[in-house]
This record gives sequence, structure tokens and C-alpha cells, in this order.
Amino acid sequence: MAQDERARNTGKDHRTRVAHDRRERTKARILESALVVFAEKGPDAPRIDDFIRAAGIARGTFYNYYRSTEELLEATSHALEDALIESISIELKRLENPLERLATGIRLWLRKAQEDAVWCRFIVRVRRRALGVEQELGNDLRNAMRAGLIRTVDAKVARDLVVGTILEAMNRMINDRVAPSYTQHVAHSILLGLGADRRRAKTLAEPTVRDNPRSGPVLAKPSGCEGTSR
Amino acid sequence: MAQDERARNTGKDHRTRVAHDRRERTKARILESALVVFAEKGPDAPRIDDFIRAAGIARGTFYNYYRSTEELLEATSHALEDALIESISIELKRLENPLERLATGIRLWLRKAQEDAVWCRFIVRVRRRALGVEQELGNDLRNAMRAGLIRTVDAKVARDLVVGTILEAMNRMINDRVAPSYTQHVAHSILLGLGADRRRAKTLAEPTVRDNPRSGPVLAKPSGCEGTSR
Amino acid sequence: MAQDERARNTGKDHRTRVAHDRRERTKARILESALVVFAEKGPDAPRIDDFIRAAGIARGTFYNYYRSTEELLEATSHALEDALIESISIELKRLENPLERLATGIRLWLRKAQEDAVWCRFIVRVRRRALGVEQELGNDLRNAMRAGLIRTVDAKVARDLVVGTILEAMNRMINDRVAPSYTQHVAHSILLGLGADRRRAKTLAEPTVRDNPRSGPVLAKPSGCEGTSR
Amino acid sequence: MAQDERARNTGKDHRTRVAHDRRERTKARILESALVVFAEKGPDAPRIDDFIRAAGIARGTFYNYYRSTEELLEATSHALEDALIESISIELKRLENPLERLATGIRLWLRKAQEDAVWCRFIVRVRRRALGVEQELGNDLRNAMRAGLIRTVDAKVARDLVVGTILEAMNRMINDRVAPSYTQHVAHSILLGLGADRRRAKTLAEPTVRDNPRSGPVLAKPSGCEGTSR
DNA sequence: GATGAATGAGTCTTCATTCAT
DNA sequence: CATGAATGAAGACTCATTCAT
Repeated sequence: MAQDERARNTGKDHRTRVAHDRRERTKARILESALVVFAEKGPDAPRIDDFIRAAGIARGTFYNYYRSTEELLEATSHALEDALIESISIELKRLENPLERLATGIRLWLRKAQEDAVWCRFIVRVRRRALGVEQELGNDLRNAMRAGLIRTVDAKVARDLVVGTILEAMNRMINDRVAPSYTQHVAHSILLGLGADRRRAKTLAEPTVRDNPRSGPVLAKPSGCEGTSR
Repeated sequence: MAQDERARNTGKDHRTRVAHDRRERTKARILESALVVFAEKGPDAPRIDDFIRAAGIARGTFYNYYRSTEELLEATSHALEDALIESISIELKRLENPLERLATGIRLWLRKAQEDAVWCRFIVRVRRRALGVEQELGNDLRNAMRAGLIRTVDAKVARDLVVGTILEAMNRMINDRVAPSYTQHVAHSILLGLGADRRRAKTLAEPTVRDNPRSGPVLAKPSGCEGTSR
Repeated sequence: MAQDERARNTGKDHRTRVAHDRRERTKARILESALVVFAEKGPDAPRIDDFIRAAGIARGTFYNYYRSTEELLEATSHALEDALIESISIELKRLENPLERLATGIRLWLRKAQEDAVWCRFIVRVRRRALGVEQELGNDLRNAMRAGLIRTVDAKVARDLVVGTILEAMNRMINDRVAPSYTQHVAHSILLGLGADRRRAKTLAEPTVRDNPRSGPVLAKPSGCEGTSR
Repeated sequence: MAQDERARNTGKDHRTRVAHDRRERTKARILESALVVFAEKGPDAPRIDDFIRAAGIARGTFYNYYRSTEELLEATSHALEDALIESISIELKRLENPLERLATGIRLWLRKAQEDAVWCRFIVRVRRRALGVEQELGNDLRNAMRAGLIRTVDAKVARDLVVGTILEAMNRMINDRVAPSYTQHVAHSILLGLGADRRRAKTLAEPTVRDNPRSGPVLAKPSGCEGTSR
């Protein structure tokens, strides 16, 4: 939708483009605010009022963009996954070994959780399964199993171990303050649970220079978020 | 209420007792129904109407027992934990070895989840931490660590691995149909993740004759629930 | 009603009389409690619960005696007026001079208000006009006017001055603590307002030995209240 | 909300002002209707429904302005006192002699009561003490006492005589039809009761040309009520 | 009669949604 | 398109009254 609209707007008069830009900016503002609100209150508790207050818009304006909180939640989740894919998946592109990919993914994810409290809360409280992430994880697990890098026999079990432990770890990070080594140990335990080689598990759980430090807040400010608004 | 009156009031005790019994029965009925409702709809979505319809009582009757859904949720959680302790903890009393206790606890819990869908849904959807269970788990983990039976170095990590994986497994059991071996593999992976000895993990994850088959619905019917009604 | 019932019960078996006595006692207990409740909360705010709690009876018992709070209020007001007539009117019987009767009535009434806070609150908050009292007051005023003892030309004005001032004085006594001379000054001002002779007003407003000190709580305890329950 | 946006938002001021005006109008409408409702039913009996029906608004609209009938009552009382001060106090500003002020105040008040039944009922039924009025009255009474214009020795007694009698008079005017001379006699009696000089009392109780005839309904229509809407 | 659990009509209150400006 | 007042349906809660024991 973004693309064809942009095309249609090419060459239109200035007023139209300005209006369009404003529209995009307002929409982005709502989305960013919604992320915070959902992170704070979960998927069901927030009222329209929470969103309009957070976004600083009028009551009626909300309905110009989303027809319900449900729809807004959907949009926020999508935007978040998109942002995530940019942030983590891109990093994994460089890796081929499925176990390395798994370990790195887990490490990056946990680090992200530690660094971005809003993101972390949102994921934990909203608990929408992100299909893209699930798919990549599934692939890596299956590949690792086939390659004999992990001994789990049931991919579902493997997936539940990874996802469950990570979510519980994120839940803890929301509420407690954890030791600096906490995420490393979590990653280690997961790899062990998957049946990875003991030595390998240990090494792969350790943070690397490769762990890219370039991690900002989930949804960048309007200027840079054309790609995430949907 | 004066003394002479009390003496004159033949049958007062009887009336009082009958009334008291009725109260208990109604309260139990509400609790049982609430369990189902919460299991279906989660902790926040249910309306008072859902409870009164499920329990077959009048609107006002609800408020004779609980002042809000929140309070009912609290009561239901408590009752559930009490029931649980009877069901699982008693079984563990016989065991001394902390690793055996852990393994058995996990196995029994997962079996319970498989057999009692309502219980399973309630736990997963409501996500109240049961303090008693957490404590026992914590003790077993620490003891197993001290005894060198598991290699995890951080009890929090261990706990999150166990709880997270189990919850995710329960979540799956709610939605998918799983292979008969599923729970066994889950238990196995958890034990591995804790760093238990490979052979030991395998053996302990296997179902035993010891796994007590005496598992009914969570909250037994009134006649037999003196110990669980609170 | 009291009379014919008593007649009917003469000679009946003991059980019946005992039952009848109990009935009377319960009814009296409700009435006394109701007085306090109405005095505290006014005529509309009290709930059935307030009455049964105050009387220490069961919910259903209330309806064996009164069918609504309105009916109870009516009964309480009547009982109160009866008690009042006993307490004040009897005293006035001895007096013939209408101005003396007026002055004494006002003095006694104000003293009663000072001594019996519950009665005072009830009168002020419930504001039912007691017909008997109104009639006596009206008579005395008209007689005093005819006899030239007061100069008011309009009996209604006179009545409103007396009643209004007394009620406002009672209202004050409920909330403030007043000087010992307060009621005397109130009486004095009322008499002046009625246009009584200045000297006379002064003298009549002063407390006398005649001001009977025999003033207990409004409704005596059950033993002595056969005359008041209606 | 950002600066550039505000600049771009032509017509925003206009929209805001229109909305603000509408709010004020609705609020005033509720207040006026509430006055009538409270006057009819007293402070406690009215249901939200009574107000919304009287004001011709929707259920939810009520809560956009007041959160309870209690709050509305408060607001109505305030508005009423404000209106009153405009109506009577202003008139008294011209007078210096405290006894004249008292007499005129009483006369004007009673006339107001006679002319504006709604106002009269509200005052009588709601019985909120208006602090401003009480203060002015108290001052005048004390000044008159000091100046030897009235002989009362206790300001509280004086106040209770004035207020009590007036309220009772108003109460009568609500229910009965009174003779045209009624209010004059009431004023006269009050002044006598305060111990004013007989001749003076008589003269001051008589209606004057000065008694301003400019008395409309309590709360004027929106157009003219900037000063009274709160 | 006394008891108190159960009832449901009557109210209160919130909040998503509409719509005139 | 933005605004925010108005709306009313959905849900929460109270409390007078009934009735089986």
C-alpha cells in the first residue's frame, strides 16, 4: 500500500504530498505510542483513551487510522516484527551453520530484551506469535537436528524449550534485576537442553564481538520508519 | 440472642448448620464454574454474567460470595494450588533425591496437564505464580545443584528453564494434539538443559508405574473437597 | 390493637402468651434500634440492613413486623410522639395560662433536646410533623393571642417563628456545643418575637424548679414501654 | 500539538472555541435542570435518570460533566449562591445601618421565596448552608448588637432565630398559600425576636419601593449568566 | 415466628463509536 | 483530516424482598 500510494502521489500538487506526509507521521505517532501502552498494560486492558492520550491526538482522530484497539494491536505487532527482522534476522543472514544461527539468535534476542524494556514488555505481555520468527526458528532447529548438531528428536519439543525459556527469562528481566551473566547462562542452558555438544554449547553461549551493538529503540523515530509503518 | 432466647430456640443450631452447608455448597459451585470460565477466557475477559451463567445462580448471589472477578480469580487460584499440592506434592513426599523429585514433579505436572484440559488452560491463561509450588521447585533445584546432580550455576536460570518450557509445552497441549511421547521428551530436554547426567536424564524422563494414576478433575465435587475449599 | 389482643389472650394457654410477649419484645427492639438508625442517617438513607444489624435480628424477621422502611419510620415517629406527649404534655396539663404553657413547652422541649441527643437528631433529621404537638401549640398560640398575652396577629407566623427557631436551635445543638444559657436565650427570643411583654418574656424564659427533671431516654426499655408500641 | 502543526492548523482556534461554547451551554443546561430536580425531590432521592431526562441529554453525557449526583448538588448550590449574591447582596451594598440591612435582607429573601418557587424549594429541601450568606448575616447581627440596635445577647441565638424562622416560613410558602401580609409579619416577628425597637421593627418590616422588583428565575439563561456558571 | 441464602429489578458507570463543526 | 462533545449499549453493583428450612 505504501508503494502504490507513493507512486500515485508523485507529481501531485504540494498540498497533497504535505497532507500525505502528515498522515504518515500521525499514523507513526499512534503506533509508537501504542507500543508503549500495550507494553505497559497488556493487550486487553488499554482503552482508546490510553492511546489518544499517549499519542496526543483527539478522540476522533484515532478512528481515522484504526478501527479498533484490536486492529491497532495487530498493526503494532506487525511493525514490531518488521523492525525485529531488520534488527536480528539481518544479522543472522551472515551465518550458515544452523547451531550458530540458533545460538546467535538467542543471544541477540536476549540482549535486545535487556536493552529495550518496552520491546521486552510488549513481547511478554502481548504474546502474539510472530510467524516470521517462528519460521526461521523452526528451520534452524530442523536443520540443526538433521545435521546432528543437536540431539532433540522432536522439533516441537525443541521449539517449546527455546521459546518457553526465553519468554520466561524475559519475564524475569521485566520484574527483577538480573546478574550480567544471566542471559549467557540462559542461552547456555537452552543449548544444553537441545542436546548440543557440551563444549560447543558453552562457547556459543558466550557473547561475541559479532554481537552487533547497533540496537536502538524498537521503532525508530518517524524520520526513519517508512519501512515499518504498515 | 439473649441467653433465655437461645435456650428457647430449639432447632436454631440445625437451621444455622443447614444454612452454613448451603453456603459452602454454593461457594464451591461458583468456584468450580469459575475455574472453567477462567480457563476458557483468561483472567480479564470474563464478565460477571459468565460466572453466574456457568454456576446457574442469580446475579446478586455472586456478590454474596465475591465482590469482584478479581477476588474470585484469587480464590480460584488458591483453591487450585491447594488441590494441586494434594495431587502432586503428596506424591513427591516419598522421594528424597532432589533430581528424582524434580523429574517426577515435571512428569506428573505434564501428565496432569494432558489429562485435565481445564486445569491446563487455567494455568496457562491465568499465569498466576503459585507460591507454594515455586518454593518447592526452588528448593529442589538448589538441592540438586548442591548435590552436583545438575550443573546449572544460576538457580534463577534453572527455574526459568523449567517453568518456561513447561508453560510453553502446556500451551502447545492446549492448541495442538501432541504425540504420546511429547511430554517425555519435554521432561528429557528440561533435565538436559539443567545439566543432568545424560543417561540419568533419559531414565528419569521415562514414565514410571510410580506415576500415580489417581488423577481426577482439579476441584473434586463438594462431597470430597473439605480440604480444598477455602 | 394492643387492647383487644390482650383481651383475646386472657386465659389462653401459656405458650400463646409467651409467644405474644416475645413478639412484643422483638417489635420494641426493632423500634428502639430504628430510632437510633434514623437519628444517625435520616429518613431515606437507612437500608434494611442497618435496622437488622442494629436490632440484632435476621433479615427475614424484619418483614414479620414492618413491610418497608417507610412503615417503620411511620411507627417510630408515632411511638416518639406518644413518648413525647407523656413526657411534656403531661407536664403542661397543670398549667392554664397559655403563655406560661407556651414558655414551659418551649423550655421543656429544648431541655429534652439537650439531654437526649438521639431524640434531638431524630426530630431534626426526620422532620415529620407531629400532629398532636402541632395542635397543642396551635391552641396555646391562639389562646395567648386572644388573651392579649402575645401581640402576633397571624397564628401561622407565630407558629413558624416558634417551630423554626426551635428546629434551628436543635440543629445547632446537634453539631456545636452550646453555652449553658443558650436554650434560655432561645426561649427568650421566641417569646419576644411573639410579642410577649418584655418583662414577662424574660421571667418565663428562665428555668424553673417546676421543670421536671424526670427525663430518661425517649423510648424506655421494653419492660416499661407497652404504652408506646403501636 | 507541535509548534509547526499548530501554525498549520487554520481554524483550530475556531473549532476549539465552538467546542468550548457547547460545553458551557450543556453544563449550564444540566445545572438549570438539576436545580428543578433537586427542588422537587430533595438532595438524595434524585437518580441520574432524573437529571438526564430533565436536561434532555444522554446518559453518558451527564458523566462528562459531573461524576455523581453529590457533585452536581455541590455545583448547583454554588451556582445558586452566586446567583443569590448577585440578586440580594448587591441590593444591600447601598445600606450601612446594620438593622436596615438585616430587615431588608430578610424582606428581599422572603420576597424572592415567594416569587421563585423553585429557588424556595431548593433551599428548603436541600438545606445546604451557604457560607457567604451566613457570613454577611453574622456580620450584620454582630454589628447591630454592638450598635445597640438589637438586644439579643448571643449572636448564635440571633442567627438561629432568623434562619430558623425564615426556613420555616419558606417551608410554609411551599405547601400553603399564604396571605399577602404573611412575609411582612414574619419579618416583623423576627425583628421583634431580635429585640429591635418596637416601632422600628414595624417600619422596617414594611415593604418599600426600594425593594427591587428586578427578580427573575434563579439561574438566568446562558446568555446572561457568565457570572453565575461555575 | 426466626433464619439467612437466593433472587433480580433498579441503578450506576464506563467506554467504544459517531458526527457536527 | 482533526477535533472533542454527545451518545447509548454493555456491564457492574446494590438492596428490597421472597421463601425453604
